[in-house]
Amino acid sequence: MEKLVQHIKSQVSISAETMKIVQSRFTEKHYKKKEYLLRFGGSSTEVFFVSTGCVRTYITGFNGVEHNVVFSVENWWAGDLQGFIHKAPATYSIQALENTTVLSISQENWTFLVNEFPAFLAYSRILFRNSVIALESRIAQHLSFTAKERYQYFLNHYPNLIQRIAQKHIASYLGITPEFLSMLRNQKME
Amino acid sequence: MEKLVQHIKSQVSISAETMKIVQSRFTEKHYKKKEYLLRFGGSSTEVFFVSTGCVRTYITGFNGVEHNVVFSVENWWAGDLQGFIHKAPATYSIQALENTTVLSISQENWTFLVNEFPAFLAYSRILFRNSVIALESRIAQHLSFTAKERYQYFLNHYPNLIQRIAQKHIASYLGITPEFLSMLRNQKME
DNA sequence: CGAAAATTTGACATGACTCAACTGGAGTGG
DNA sequence: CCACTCCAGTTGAGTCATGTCAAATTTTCG
Repeated sequence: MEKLVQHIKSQVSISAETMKIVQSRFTEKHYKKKEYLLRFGGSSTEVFFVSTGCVRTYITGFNGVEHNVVFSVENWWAGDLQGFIHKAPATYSIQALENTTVLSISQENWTFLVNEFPAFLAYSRILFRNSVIALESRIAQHLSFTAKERYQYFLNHYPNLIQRIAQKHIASYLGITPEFLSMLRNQKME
Repeated sequence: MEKLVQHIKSQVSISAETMKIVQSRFTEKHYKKKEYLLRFGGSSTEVFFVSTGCVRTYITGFNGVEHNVVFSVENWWAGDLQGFIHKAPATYSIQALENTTVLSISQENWTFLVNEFPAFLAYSRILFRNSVIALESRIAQHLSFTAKERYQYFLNHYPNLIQRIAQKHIASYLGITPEFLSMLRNQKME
């Protein structure tokens, strides 16, 4: 719980009492590597703050190929927003890539906190805002970079993830096949 | 101004007085087709609500090729968030694709409204939240669809934009060359 | 240790790009 | 209102980036 508290405090100013109530609305959950936090088509009734470990959010193409859309490690969030907000079946699946501890919050509690506490409203706004910036930049990359450039960008910006995440998942995140990523890695760097 | 008022009202409940103050912080501006609202490297001191017309937000690759990241038509927003929030030089350029009327708001005024009025805070949160959903889905598309599938998706979801926006700009948004888009269009639909 | 999964390697296929030439419309100036 | 230019769109030939498939090799983990 401490990590969440710190994360919120780092973004907004919030009273101790409010923070206490906020905390009370989260539940700690544990997932083993490869377990699912959410499955495509299931109901997306909670979102997750990752305390330790790592999860991937992915879609499954019609040919059955999986495409990683987001990796969430410690101090970041994971969830199927689309389904969560519109109470619609999940479009994404979320799976633990390591043994992972999350703080889970239900839709009702989330809505409650957002409505009752401006500090929490502000916090969630900042989360979304940061996501928008990151996602726009990711799209810009996909439009303007080649596969190799995207890989090098990833290397430079997330060197820690390279260590932790299987190559096939990174390939999927970059939008290329594992075979092609393998080939890129073994090319001389120019 | 009326469109902005309606848009805000459609998303959050807000008092008439607050709305009046909100309105007072916006300035109407007019741009002719091809004029720039913001240029790469310039200072991103305002964001724009599009009342009429259409603008594109794009990046310029090192080879000089432009890549459209967002189209904003009536009742939607445009702006370089990255630069706006971090007071950094603009990463994107924003250009009118038609004669366009926008309501512009400065960083100071935006911050003021967000800090003083929870209703405006809530409104801006919803804007970001919707953007996150749309952007994630766009990334998912880029990962799992071929160029042709992306084009057909665009056709189905934004038939009105097809009418208004030059093909070369749509090609750029889809991440393909104008020549290739032209070829796709002339293929038999399967 | 042994089975299953991840990564590598290579031959071949193809989607998408480049470049260059051509066509046709939209805007402009005389 | 015509003639002209210029830009958007098309077409086609040749090429390159990336994907597919299949087999070999390495790593992971029970």
